[in-house]
Amino acid sequence: MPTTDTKETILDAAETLFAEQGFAATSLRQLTQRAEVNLAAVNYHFGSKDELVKAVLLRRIEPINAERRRRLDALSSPSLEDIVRAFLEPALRAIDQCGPTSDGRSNGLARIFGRVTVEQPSFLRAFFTEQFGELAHRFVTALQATATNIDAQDAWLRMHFTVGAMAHTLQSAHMLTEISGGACGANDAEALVEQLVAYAVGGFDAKGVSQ
Amino acid sequence: MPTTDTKETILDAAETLFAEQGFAATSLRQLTQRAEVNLAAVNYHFGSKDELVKAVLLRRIEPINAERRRRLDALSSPSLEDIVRAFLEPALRAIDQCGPTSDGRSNGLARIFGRVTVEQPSFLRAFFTEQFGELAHRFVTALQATATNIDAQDAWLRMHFTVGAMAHTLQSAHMLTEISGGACGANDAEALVEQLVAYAVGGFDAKGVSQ
DNA sequence: GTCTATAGAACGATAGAC
DNA sequence: GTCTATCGTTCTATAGAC
Repeated sequence: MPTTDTKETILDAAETLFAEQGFAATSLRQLTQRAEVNLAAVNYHFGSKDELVKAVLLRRIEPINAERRRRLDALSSPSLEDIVRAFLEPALRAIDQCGPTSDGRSNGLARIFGRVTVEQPSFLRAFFTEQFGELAHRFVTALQATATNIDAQDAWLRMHFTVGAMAHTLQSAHMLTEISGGACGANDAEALVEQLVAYAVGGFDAKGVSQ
Repeated sequence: MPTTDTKETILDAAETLFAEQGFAATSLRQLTQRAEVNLAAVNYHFGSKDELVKAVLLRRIEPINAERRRRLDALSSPSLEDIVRAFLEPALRAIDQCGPTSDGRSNGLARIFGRVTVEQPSFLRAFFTEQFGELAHRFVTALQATATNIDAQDAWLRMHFTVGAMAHTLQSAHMLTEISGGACGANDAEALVEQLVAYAVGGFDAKGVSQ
């Protein structure tokens, strides 16, 4: 087997560029040039740009969601914080395993997750429901069982808020540094986990609004 | 003066399409066709596509940020919730004044704010700092003075989390409906304000992590 | 499985008539 | 201020040699 796999090389370059520029703004020409492979290789290995996008996302999402399931299953009589951690930590921890992007901002895995959450081409809609639907239901059910002061409507909304906080942090950590005038960075993944968990637990713990 | 201003017509169409598809994925051809104006009109009135993007954003951001400033100034010895409301309500209220997009999802103003927060073409970076920098500093200072259990680092991060929760809610409310299997929509703007405020206040109120 | 070459369409932008 | 026409570029995707 070759030491550098063309398919993997393409996925790496695509991940970096999608994170930096978004899916629509990244062309296959730019991508294959960065990966130092031939332009036609993308269509040969993935069929189309759309399928490449899915492959890039799937490579990261699958192990993270598997870990989320594993951790949720391992909890018996969990606290609110246990559940929030089971959801957030697998995603935030995975970031440590990837290097920074070429533009010197936060790393590729981090920012592509932000992209995933917001830039939703229509061809990815079914993909998202497939990848996150069942898992989201399980987390919302667990949260609702634990935080007895909120109902299903509250639990879903707060889950949504939490995903937004996570995604924005992953995607736009550099903006925080820039706008705060350097007063606040978000580079230490371990500290970021604790900050986000504290915030989300506080949010989930607030008195329900719907009921 | 004409009853339908070309410039305004272009801004309206651009706002809708940018919200639905993102900036990069929306072409001037599609945009001018939707607006029923000539292709050349965009370059005549705005100079370039990049400048059009800025104009679309500025039209909405300016009054909202002005209202945020006004409300923050009006507060004396504010509570945490007062400050959070002063930040969130102007944005969420403005949504009620715009109609839905053509794809039947949440409305254009709502979703373009989500776009703004995540899809950050490099030419918009200075624009963001200019539009939000001073205001963000003022809010963070106010928050830190009120929530005495958090330091500057905590305050900045939690402000960032809150922006993410807000943006994701505005941008992807339809995803919530889809993934929850209809168990939760996010259509009532007034209820959404209360939900988001409750969550954010809970988040800000959590014990600080940095210190 | 990797390449060159190119088809075929869409892009942003502009020149110049009216 | 609005139009047509078009320039020059870039795009995704594919056909076909090796």
